[in-house]
Amino acid sequence: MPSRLQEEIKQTKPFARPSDEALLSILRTATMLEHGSNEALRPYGITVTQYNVLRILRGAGAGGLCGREIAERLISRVPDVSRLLDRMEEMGLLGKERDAADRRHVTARITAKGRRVLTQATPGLAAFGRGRVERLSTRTIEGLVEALAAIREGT
Amino acid sequence: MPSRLQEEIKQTKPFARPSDEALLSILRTATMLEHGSNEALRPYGITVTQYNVLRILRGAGAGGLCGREIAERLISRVPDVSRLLDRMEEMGLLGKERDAADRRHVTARITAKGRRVLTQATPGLAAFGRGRVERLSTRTIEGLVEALAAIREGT
DNA sequence: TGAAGATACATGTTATGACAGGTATCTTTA
DNA sequence: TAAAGATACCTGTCATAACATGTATCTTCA
Repeated sequence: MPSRLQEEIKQTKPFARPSDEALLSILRTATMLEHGSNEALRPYGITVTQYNVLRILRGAGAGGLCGREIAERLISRVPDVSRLLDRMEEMGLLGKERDAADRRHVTARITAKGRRVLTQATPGLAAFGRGRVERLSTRTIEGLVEALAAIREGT
Repeated sequence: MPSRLQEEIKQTKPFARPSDEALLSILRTATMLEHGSNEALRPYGITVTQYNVLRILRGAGAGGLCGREIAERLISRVPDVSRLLDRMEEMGLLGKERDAADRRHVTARITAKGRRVLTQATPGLAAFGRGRVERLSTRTIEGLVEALAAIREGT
């Protein structure tokens, strides 16, 4: 019997191993979730990437974070974060400031508006995620989150 | 205790519900896997998206598929698939042909070169995926794949 | 049958991400 | 302390993706 993923992408050749299917499953599921998440966030004028930046900066508190640190957490390249932060600064979601102690660093901090947008957008995104995920049992969700964390920790 | 994902993105505010964490976990894991997959595929001159197109077209067989069908399976927009197929045709990975019966359709079919590249690239991608996933038990992987399929099927 | 709508694709424009190279600042060390 | 290297960021360029619009073809039905 072909797997569900095989049916979805209409292919006949089976996966050589379960781990092969797992890889494509994650990528495919993420594509769907990212599309949906971006739609869910559109009313708030931010993308999933920007939402993540806001969460990260809120978590960082008053100290803020420099571009390299944000890039690490986003799994993005520094050059792209540079311009991403530019755009978000223009939107008023964060402030940038050149660090006095080490003038190479540019510290970004979430603004009041950034917090507000984050607070407003979170329920919308959560509703989307729950609509997708919540039919699964708590036990299954926990297993999923654990498995994904283990995959990310590899290396 | 903060969850692993919270630690990774260095944020203090906990997730309101497990499903919220699940959503961000999938997105974050996929970002990592996509980066790695693209690197694994670089020696073969294709991206993950192109790899998926090749798999889809091989699965479709001699009949090929039209752009809209490919877009559906890729979860992409038709305009982008249009140009994606253009590029892949230039690379010799597939052929395009206007359908005689319905001249609106452009049917894409994988070429011998496309099959060859797919065959060559698959072990490289699989090796990357296995390195990440294979430490998990078969049981866990199955649960993961099942949970993701359930999420995708929602709606 | 022919006009209106639907379908499938192409094109133009803009935003975003990947990558290479450059500049300013800091750290290390001879 | 001055030169060499490392670090953090910026800019330019190109590929890719998103979005709106245009065009050709087909389908429907009055």
